Amino acid sequence: MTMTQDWLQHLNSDQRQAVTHPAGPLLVLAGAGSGKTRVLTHRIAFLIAEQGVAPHQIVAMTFTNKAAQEMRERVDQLLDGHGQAGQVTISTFHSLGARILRRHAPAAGLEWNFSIYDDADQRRLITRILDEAGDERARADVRRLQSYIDACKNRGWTPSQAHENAHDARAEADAELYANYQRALTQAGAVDFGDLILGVLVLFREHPDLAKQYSQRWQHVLVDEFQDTNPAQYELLDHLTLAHNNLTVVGDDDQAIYRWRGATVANILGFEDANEAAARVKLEQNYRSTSVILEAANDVIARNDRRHAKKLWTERQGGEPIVAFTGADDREEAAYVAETIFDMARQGGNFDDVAIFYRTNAQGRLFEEQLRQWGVPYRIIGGLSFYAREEIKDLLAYLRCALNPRDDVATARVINTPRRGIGKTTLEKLTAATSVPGVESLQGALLLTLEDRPAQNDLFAARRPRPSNPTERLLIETVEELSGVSRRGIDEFWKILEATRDDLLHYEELTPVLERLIERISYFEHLERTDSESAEDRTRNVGELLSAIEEFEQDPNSEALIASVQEAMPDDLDDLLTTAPASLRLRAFLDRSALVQSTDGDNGPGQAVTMMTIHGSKGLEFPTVFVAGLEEETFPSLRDPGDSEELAEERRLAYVAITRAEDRLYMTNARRRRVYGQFKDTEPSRFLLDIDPSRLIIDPRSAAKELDYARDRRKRLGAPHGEFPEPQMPSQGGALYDFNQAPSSDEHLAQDTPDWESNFSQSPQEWDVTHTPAGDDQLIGVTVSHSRFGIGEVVSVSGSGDKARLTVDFPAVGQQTVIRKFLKVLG
DNA sequence: CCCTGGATGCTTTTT
DNA sequence: GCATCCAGGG
Repeated sequence: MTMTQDWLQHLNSDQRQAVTHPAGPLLVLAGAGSGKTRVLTHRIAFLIAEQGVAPHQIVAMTFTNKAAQEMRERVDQLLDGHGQAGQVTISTFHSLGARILRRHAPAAGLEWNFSIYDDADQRRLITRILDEAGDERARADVRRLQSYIDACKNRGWTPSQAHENAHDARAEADAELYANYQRALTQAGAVDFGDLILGVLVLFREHPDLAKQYSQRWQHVLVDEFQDTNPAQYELLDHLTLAHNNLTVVGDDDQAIYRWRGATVANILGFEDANEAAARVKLEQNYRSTSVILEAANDVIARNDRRHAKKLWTERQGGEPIVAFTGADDREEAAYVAETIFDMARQGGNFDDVAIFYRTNAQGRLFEEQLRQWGVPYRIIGGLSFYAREEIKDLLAYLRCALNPRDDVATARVINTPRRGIGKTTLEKLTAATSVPGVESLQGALLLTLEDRPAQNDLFAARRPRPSNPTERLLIETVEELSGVSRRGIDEFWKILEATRDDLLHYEELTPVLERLIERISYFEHLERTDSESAEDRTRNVGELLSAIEEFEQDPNSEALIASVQEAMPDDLDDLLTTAPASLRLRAFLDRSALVQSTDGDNGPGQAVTMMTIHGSKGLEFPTVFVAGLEEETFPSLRDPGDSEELAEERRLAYVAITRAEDRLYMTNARRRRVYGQFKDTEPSRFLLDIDPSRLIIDPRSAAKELDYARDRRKRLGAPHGEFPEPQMPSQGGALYDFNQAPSSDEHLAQDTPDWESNFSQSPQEWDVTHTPAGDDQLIGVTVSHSRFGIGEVVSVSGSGDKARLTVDFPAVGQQTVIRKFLKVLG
């Protein structure tokens, strides 16, 4: 039996057709749950094993690192024993862009060593430019300008193209700012996210030979989630397929949810027009959900027009009805979800099987609170990224500006952190001096204050201030004449930079470099001084950063990344600092931390409920799904009610949410919700009302019974929509839950909370919730720390040894019951 | 220059 | 409700 036949057995005929498509453009319209990743991974394997394509001739692009990671693993499995999977390039659009740009930095007008600015950095830079220009629209407009610049880049427009496309005064002013911004970025030796794509486009436009080389190197290009590509990414694909047009795109127009980020469904809707020879395969069999869930999803999406016609079907006929619940307010909604999950777990359910989705990150907080009350373990995906935390950004900024002296945003961030007397005025003077030729950067300006220029400064060797007029001369003098506190502060800061650069030269590993930096700037003391309450948490985060670096250095995958950074380095580069091994590692690590959203998600052992925004849920599936906040204004969240495209996208978002569910789906809303701290009455989401009532049952504990919905629905739709079924009990049954008596965190948890993390997954039936044996009394009063709850004091103990259950009073979250082995005894 | 307390404005969604 | 910004006093 050949390999092909072996694989084909696992594929349906449509999937097989897509997998074995020989060459040329191919559009795979893959409905939710129809096995698109399967098709992509099998196709890669097919090309290698059956078509004789070398692994390094294949590139597959995704949008998220998670997707890339998963694809890599699955290709790896398929090619097991052939050891070739590692040579296939599987990457996000942005990571690939970063690699290509580094590789050809000089041709792209960049230094090899460029920094990648995230959106906070981007905002700071825009603010600075507006300030310098004395532009009064400043503050209020920063965000708008930021999205304007992004929008340009998403379209593939350079500043001059933006200018050509500006048709009124304001647009021209915006384009002007874009040009200034771009100049500032270049001067800072930096690129933003948009440049990771646009920069490559410009490179390819100006050097068609390069584009051709890449398209010859990669003979087959595969793209996941094609419906979410923007025009810039589309053009990139054009360049990459110049030599062959072997482009496989997989996507689902019904799941296009990134229009706001510049994606255009036109790419997928018009793919066949743009590629006349394109073959098309439709995947319509859903392997994920019950027919009830699938039909509900269809009820919602059917109201959109301009779709590729397709009809999803499943062999899983029937299934549990969707459970709807309305809370009196948002807190009650969250309490319902938490309790329902708690009950499921009692009946033997698995936390890993459950997910909660919401429209905005802010909604997550209430669920956190309630899950905690019920002792249900959870993890949050997305939200504030690990790398977005203050303390992490500070330390990374130090490393960034040590490595790239021109990185002004990073320099400005830490020049006075911890406080060393360099205040606003001094910073302004320094910044002003950067406009003088030969100074160029903040660090260049710092040098002006130093008596004798440090020998180490190859970095600046060629640079001397070259003021060409009295104004510029004045700017230089202003800095040279700085004295007292700020001068000492600058000295101190400079010494820190030098010492860090020295460490980068002399240590092989990154960890000691960072450790010594932390020590040198007394960072932990700084944390304690600025906010002693959060200091413990932040200190732990810094610890996590250190482990992340260590892990990164030990991960065999990073070797490839580090190697690619080295490979990207020009041969004639003889700068000691930038070629040192630790510098290479640092560059690679910084790239990764800029491009990877967070370390959340795969962390933490043990079972946990997953919470995230609906956007974050794309591509995932869970046996049980809660979709929360189904209210007008919240979901759909319509900023511009007149924009029908916006509503269509919200609808697709609802479609994505519903189709994540395999077996059980809960849809919840609240009658009133706190918005900006104020209660606001709400109406049920139109998406809820779009679902045929026969697929729903209303939980009897719901604050809104059947008729409320019926009335709302009729009012909204203007016509009766068939008879509504009698209210039914949910399949879980059970007594009404009195929401006025939510479990108090001490009593309830101390006695009834089973110890999920250690016992639950193995033998949930064996919990003994009434038996609480007396335990080690010595632990009472002891201070302990927990990875999530922070520091607390032990109140009571039951059981003994590692499995003992301790009730701990955490100032941050109140009393919680935790297993001994998850606690660290502090004293 | 640094800290504080009060005013302000804000929320989609993410690489 | 919360984070960020700003003015004013130390």
